[in-house]
Amino acid sequence: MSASPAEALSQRGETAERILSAAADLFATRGYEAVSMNEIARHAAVSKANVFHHFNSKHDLYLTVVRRACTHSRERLAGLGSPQGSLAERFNTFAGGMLGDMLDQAQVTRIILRELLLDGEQRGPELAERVFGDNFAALVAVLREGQAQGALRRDLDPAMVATLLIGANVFFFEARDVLRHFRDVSFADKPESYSRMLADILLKGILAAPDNTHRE
Amino acid sequence: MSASPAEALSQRGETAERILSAAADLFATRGYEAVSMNEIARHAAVSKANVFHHFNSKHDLYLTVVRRACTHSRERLAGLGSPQGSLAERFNTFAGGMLGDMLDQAQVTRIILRELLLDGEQRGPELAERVFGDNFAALVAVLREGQAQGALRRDLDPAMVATLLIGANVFFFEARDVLRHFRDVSFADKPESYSRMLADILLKGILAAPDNTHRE
DNA sequence: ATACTGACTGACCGATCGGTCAGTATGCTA
DNA sequence: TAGCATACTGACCGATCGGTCAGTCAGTAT
Repeated sequence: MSASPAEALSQRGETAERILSAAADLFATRGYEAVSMNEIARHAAVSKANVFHHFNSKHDLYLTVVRRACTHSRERLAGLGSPQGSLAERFNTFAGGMLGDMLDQAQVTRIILRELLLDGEQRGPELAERVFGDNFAALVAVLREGQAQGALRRDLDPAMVATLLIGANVFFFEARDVLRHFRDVSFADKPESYSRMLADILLKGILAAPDNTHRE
Repeated sequence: MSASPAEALSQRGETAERILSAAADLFATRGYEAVSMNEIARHAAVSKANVFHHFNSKHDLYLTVVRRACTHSRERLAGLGSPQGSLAERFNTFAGGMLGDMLDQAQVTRIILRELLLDGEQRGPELAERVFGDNFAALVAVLREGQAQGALRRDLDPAMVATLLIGANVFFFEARDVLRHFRDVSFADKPESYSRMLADILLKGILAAPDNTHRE
């Protein structure tokens, strides 16, 4: 089934795009090894040989998919550094925004997490640096500034707080399907509720404060 | 290379044990699809046909590995319900103990997490119920009791606190290799330090408390 | 017309996959 | 001694894997 002459002329790379999209779908849900080039070709409605015409190898195709997901993820994360409002508000906004983005772009998120958390263990440094490094550092900087201004406790590690915030979001994304089956859990399908409680707990802690009855 | 007569008599199932061990190693580090039966047989120093003599199929072998990991994990988790000390102490102990166990039995942990977080998405309920359900519920019960006794804030969801605690440990386990490459992170190789800071933040929060200069 | 290019295909390749099978060695039971 | 079960092996199976190749077709520039 060849494209019409008009298509062949105007839409450059449209086929490659379809292949990339199909590959991203399959890799995200089932991982690298479990997906075959035959399957990708079938999903993209092209011949397998055509896939190899556009990409040198399966690994090359996978790398292209991951690279695209990385740039996509970077662009989204970069928009979260809104420098306005109180620190508590910014904290809240960041947590909720990050989780919302992850859920909206679940496919991309899944690819990134897969690559980051359980694959080669060798590309860790490179990927971490390129995709998350800057944003992690930015979040740490915001927290440090909060410490300098006296809004945050000075006796804690800002990197630890950032890790806790990001980790809570990542874990929610990963474990939703499991959490949904726990009787006590009511927030598995309410990410905004999760984010609100997350920020609340991280900011104020869980201990009862007998002399602190006021609420901010 | 057959075993000596004495071995064949005395050590029942020793070969099957070696196969299970090799399979657990490989499945834990590379996942189901990326590991071949040839490879498992080679690691266990037996013929591939012998692997099929002891296990009906690759999937059967995998299920056996997962099942063992589950019972192992259950037994370990069950030991964490020490009902003594203040709530803060118990909280601290539970967090640190759980993380220490996960790291000590990294292979088992990796298999469980792999199965729970990113595989079938269908076995979620079953596995969650059998492996983590009781312990999650127990942790929630402890937190609820803390609320009833006035030690914990009453305006928060105990399941959320439990999720946060477990999620923080899981994320640390998963993301250590990445965290290690962040300049600001100093705790990637200090799980006890991580646990201490985790409990501290969850208990007291990160906001500065101007009227709360006392430290517990 | 000619020559050339890139997109695309079906047929094919060697390797490896999960799995089977006939056959051997060993020990237990009668 | 015969008979039987279990442990184990090498050789083999069809299917599928990632990847190649010769060739077709459309468009374009000369």
